[in-house]
Amino acid sequence: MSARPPLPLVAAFAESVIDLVDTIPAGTVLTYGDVARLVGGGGPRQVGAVMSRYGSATAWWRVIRASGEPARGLEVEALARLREEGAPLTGGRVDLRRARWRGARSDAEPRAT
DNA sequence: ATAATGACGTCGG
DNA sequence: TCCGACGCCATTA
Repeated sequence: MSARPPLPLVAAFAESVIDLVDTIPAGTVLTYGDVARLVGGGGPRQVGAVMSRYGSATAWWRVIRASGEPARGLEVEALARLREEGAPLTGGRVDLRRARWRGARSDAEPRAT
C-alpha cells in the first residue's frame, strides 16, 4: 500500500494543508500562520515544510508570509502568478487586508476597517 | 540523544 | 515602516 513516498510529516497534517491550500480561491491568499491555525496543528514552519515537499501540486503562490511577501526564493514567480489572478499587489507585496481569504471560518482574525 | 535547519511569526527598538 | 533577536515545532544530520 505505500504507493506514495513516505510523508515526512504526519500524513493527516500534510493532506489537510494541501487540501486547504487547494481550496484557496484565485486572487486571494493565506498566510502560513493562518493555514497552520486553520488545520489546527504544528506551526507555520511545518506548513512551509509540507509546501516545500508537496506544494508543487498546489497553488503554492497563494500561501504567503504574514509580511505580505511570498515564499523565500519564489517571490518573483509567486508575484507573477498573483498578478495574473488579480490579487491586490502593492509594490511587490500583497495587501493582506484585501487579499486574505475569508472563506474558511476567519472568525478569529479581528480586522479594522 | 543532542544540535542544526527551515517556502515562518511575533515582539522590541 | 524597517531591522534584528527570540520562539515554534517536526524533520534531518
